[in-house]
Amino acid sequence: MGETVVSIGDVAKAAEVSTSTVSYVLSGKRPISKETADRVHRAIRELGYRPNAGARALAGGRTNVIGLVVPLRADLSLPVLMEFAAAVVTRGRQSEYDVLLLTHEEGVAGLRRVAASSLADAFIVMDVQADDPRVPILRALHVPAVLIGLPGRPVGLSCVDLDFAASAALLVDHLVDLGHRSLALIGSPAAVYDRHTGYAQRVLSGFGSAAQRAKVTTIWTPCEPSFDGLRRAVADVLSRQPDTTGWLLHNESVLPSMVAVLQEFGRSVPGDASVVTICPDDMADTHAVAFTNVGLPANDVGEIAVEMALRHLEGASAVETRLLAPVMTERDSTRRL
Amino acid sequence: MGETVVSIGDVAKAAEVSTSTVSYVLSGKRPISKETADRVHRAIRELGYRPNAGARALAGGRTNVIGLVVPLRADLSLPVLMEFAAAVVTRGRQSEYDVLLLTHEEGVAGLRRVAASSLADAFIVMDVQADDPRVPILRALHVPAVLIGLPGRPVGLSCVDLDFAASAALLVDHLVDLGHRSLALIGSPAAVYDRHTGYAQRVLSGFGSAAQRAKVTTIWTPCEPSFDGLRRAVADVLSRQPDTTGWLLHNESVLPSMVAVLQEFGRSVPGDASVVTICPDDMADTHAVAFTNVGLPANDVGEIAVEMALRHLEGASAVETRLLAPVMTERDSTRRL
DNA sequence: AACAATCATCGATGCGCTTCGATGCAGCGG
DNA sequence: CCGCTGCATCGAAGCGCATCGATGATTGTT
Repeated sequence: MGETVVSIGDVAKAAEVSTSTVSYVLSGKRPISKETADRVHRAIRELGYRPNAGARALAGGRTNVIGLVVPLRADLSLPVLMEFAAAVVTRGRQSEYDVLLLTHEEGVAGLRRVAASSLADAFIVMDVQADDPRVPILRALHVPAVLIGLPGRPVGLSCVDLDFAASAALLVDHLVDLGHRSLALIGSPAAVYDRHTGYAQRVLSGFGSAAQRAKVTTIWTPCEPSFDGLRRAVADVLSRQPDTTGWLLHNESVLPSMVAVLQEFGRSVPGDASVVTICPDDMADTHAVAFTNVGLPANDVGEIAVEMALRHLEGASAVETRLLAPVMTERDSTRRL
Repeated sequence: MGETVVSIGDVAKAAEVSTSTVSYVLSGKRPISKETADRVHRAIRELGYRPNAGARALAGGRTNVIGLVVPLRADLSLPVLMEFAAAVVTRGRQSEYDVLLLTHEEGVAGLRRVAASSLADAFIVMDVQADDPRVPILRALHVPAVLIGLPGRPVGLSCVDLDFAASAALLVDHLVDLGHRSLALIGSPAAVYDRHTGYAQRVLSGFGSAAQRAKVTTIWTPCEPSFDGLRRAVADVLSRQPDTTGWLLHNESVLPSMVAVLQEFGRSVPGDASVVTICPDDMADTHAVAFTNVGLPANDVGEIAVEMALRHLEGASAVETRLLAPVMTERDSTRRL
């Protein structure tokens, strides 16, 4: 069974029908009587037939493959990235799609290559920056594209992401509710801002405007992804705003070090300092002090991205932008002042 | 330029040759004079031609795609996984291969599906366990396969991995050299051992035999990937072997917590406790106390996996197993007793 | 100068599938 | 009982490419 490669012709022969009938049974694009359909299905099962992907793509004009473009040398948190990717693959498979893994590093050329050689029917692109050179290409290519994350301004492509501005605002409000009046934002590495990466900017502005509304004083600093980087960031904050008691940390990779570093500076959590963060829920949970956080719903975002892409593949031309509402979970890292 | 889809026929017309000539120029499988080759290349450039992947796969019998099977809900460290994947994609691209991302979860059926529909020419499979049901399938499928990690016993498939046994031994020797006589291994989550995952077992046996050779006392415990899990593991070790001074931690996800937890138990690092670990070098570096480690060369392993697969695709039938020699780097977490 | 041995190129075929137009057949109304 | 409609199915064409055998053009040989 299934030893040698079996083609649609073999199935047709076994079921005593023509190849087109087999094809129609499989695609359902024309009515086939129940009896013959059954015969065909039985033949398929007995022979272990699978349509050849290349032939199908050639004849049908679609590959059933989604190109997923991932920043591999990212400042993003790798675990988060993996969760996106996992969600995309899993959701894709549910709709008979496979996923081709592409890297940021191939850039515009990669997109061109994949599109021109019909390797994928759609793209999902992570970590798009303001004025990303790939955006115009994606628009020009006649291939649906969905962005995970928002570029600076709307660009005529569908996007999905956590609402980072609202998330930051929600966390600020929470700190304010707890009585904190002097807040600090410890952000992403400086390079992320230099590249005008959307989510970092949005956190910054959400933080700023919420704090302004609440009339509390704030300070902000980027933070390199190392223990020393965090130490410098905290030192910087405390030298410029010594009475800081509320900390919003938006930098997954130094999350594990935050409590220890504050300790070094004589601040215990949550006694002297309340810390909130934006990160996946499971990440917030696995530390000495569990962090009050807004969850980063990587799984949802990945699934939604696929669903948007599928909708485009089915002909929908309307561009959508979905910002997921933040969900905060109180844990052990925050306390009323 | 390149607006509408351009096929090999268009190139042929533009270069005033036959399609077969274009094909031969591209593949180099027959000699073509420099002049016509130049004409063809110019036409290709001017038209922006890219061979259609589906057609090429259909006619040529190879897809130029490698299937990469990744455990998405892994106990493995996600960052390490990403680094493997990145290396595979990058190295693959250097040889004109793309990468199809598949998940463990699809299991045997996924392999069957991809192979039978000719979606990939080869598989690279991560995190194979002893008696993994996919191994017999991989062997039966007429598709080259390379395993990242060693299954329990040799299985007639090419493998590549860090030599975990030697790594553990090297670290034990180092601790012993520093005068430690009472060692603990804090390992992976219990589930990993239950599944008989190769690398975990090999660390365990390398640890055990090196310690035995050195005649030092040892203790071992698994560890769940959370702060509390580590706390329990350390408590367990200290209750059963209170004089432990040398710690081998093989569990990336709790690495950031190790110093804090030992602190809780009144052990400072490296004053009262020396800690060594197996993890990527950059991970060892970004903590309060930089860890003495054996590097996990995910990048190398990924590249080698691709190269092995390529060799098989070129006809090499010899199965190889490559265990990469451990490289230790001393940092701040170890000290002479 | 005639012929064999390259060399460069062409045309035709087939890979496995989808899709379109065509065909046969049953059932229907008149 | 004839033509018509609608359903189930078939056959053929074509998707874009690789490859094989064949052909014409060169070169080398004696």
